[in-house]
Amino acid sequence: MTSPAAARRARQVEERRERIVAAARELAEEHGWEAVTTRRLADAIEYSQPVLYGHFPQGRTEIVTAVALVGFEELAAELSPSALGAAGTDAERVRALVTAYLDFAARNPATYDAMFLLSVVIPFASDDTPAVVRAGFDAIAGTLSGLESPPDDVATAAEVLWGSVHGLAALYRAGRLSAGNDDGRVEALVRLVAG
Amino acid sequence: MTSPAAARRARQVEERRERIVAAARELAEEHGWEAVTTRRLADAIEYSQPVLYGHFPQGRTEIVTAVALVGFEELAAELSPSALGAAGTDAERVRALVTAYLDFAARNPATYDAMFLLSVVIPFASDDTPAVVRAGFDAIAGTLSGLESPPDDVATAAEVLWGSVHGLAALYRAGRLSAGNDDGRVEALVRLVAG
DNA sequence: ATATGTTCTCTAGCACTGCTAGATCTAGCG
DNA sequence: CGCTAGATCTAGCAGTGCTAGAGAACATAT
Repeated sequence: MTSPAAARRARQVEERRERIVAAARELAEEHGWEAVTTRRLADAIEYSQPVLYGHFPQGRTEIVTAVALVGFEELAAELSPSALGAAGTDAERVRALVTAYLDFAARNPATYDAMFLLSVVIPFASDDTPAVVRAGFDAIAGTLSGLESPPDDVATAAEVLWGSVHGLAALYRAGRLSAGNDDGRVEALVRLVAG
Repeated sequence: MTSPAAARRARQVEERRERIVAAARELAEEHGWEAVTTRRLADAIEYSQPVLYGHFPQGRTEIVTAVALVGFEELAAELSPSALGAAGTDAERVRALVTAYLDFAARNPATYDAMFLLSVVIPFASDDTPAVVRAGFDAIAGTLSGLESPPDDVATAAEVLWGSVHGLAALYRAGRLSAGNDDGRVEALVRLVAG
């Protein structure tokens, strides 16, 4: 049933889908999400607007969600034990985790917004939570459970820690933290968790 | 120079300004910020759209900012020592602060969004930070400095605690925390700060 | 190689958005 | 009462997300 022509075609469709997502992300990181319009996206991939809806029937919000999912994939990778290096004292491990998280948010501000501000569509903490999203949470929980003196309730502690770093990232992004004290805040948070 | 007619007029203008802000807030809490359009606001106050721009030359974003400022005023009031009751153990005081904060966010989701997500216009942690905004931060810092065993660096600790509660509020709002464990998270956070 | 029918793609347009220029009306002053 | 200054409205612009229907291109079967 899958003729060679159909296979090639499917490959082209998939490639075009990724070009849409990449264009959306680039446009967002460059000029903010309000600059990501269907017309500009169509221009970027050199097709007309309706083509976008062939790939993303739910339209713009679905494209934002796709960018968010890519972001979760990258974040989970950067928080994985292999990326962080699982050695050192408890404080060092927590510091590595927190720093990696905040770095990601600072390096990909628009993508981070898509992940946490814009796409409320993605189900969390439920059975059909995408695997990549769960992986990010698992990385945090994994770091906590691997500590020499782990918290009693790892799941709850992981949610609180996630909230804390997300809060710092969000306030930082909004310019609502005093400048030049980034390390001080990280250190204070690390000491709270692994102090 | 200020004739009685002009004084009455000024009062009417101020009253209409407040009606705009109230309508925006109500509309946002009821149907979300995307439902807050200049046409609907004009309808609500029974004037035409251009009237809005007489009050808020910068347009819609300035109206959102006005709602945010009202929100900061209310939040500061609810976090003040007189509202919290400054007695009890360290854990009790921190718990009261955290709970009051999260309650406010849960009760006024759209207003909270205006304060932290939408209006990046408000300058923070700078000399021209509005007094009401600073008051919220001061309430957090005040609670921390009033503890029996206060943190070394109150300002930094207050920023971290603000980030933590904001993060929990944001993740909760986005439906990204496991359901039914609100108290557990609060307790875990309280123990981190005053444990 | 050609006709066929499906599948894809584009043009054009709708209803909506924030915002503004210019006409119109109203209200206060002399 | 007449006039002027100010407030207010009507109408419209450029842009948004999204979609129906016309048109082109393509793989398939003869």
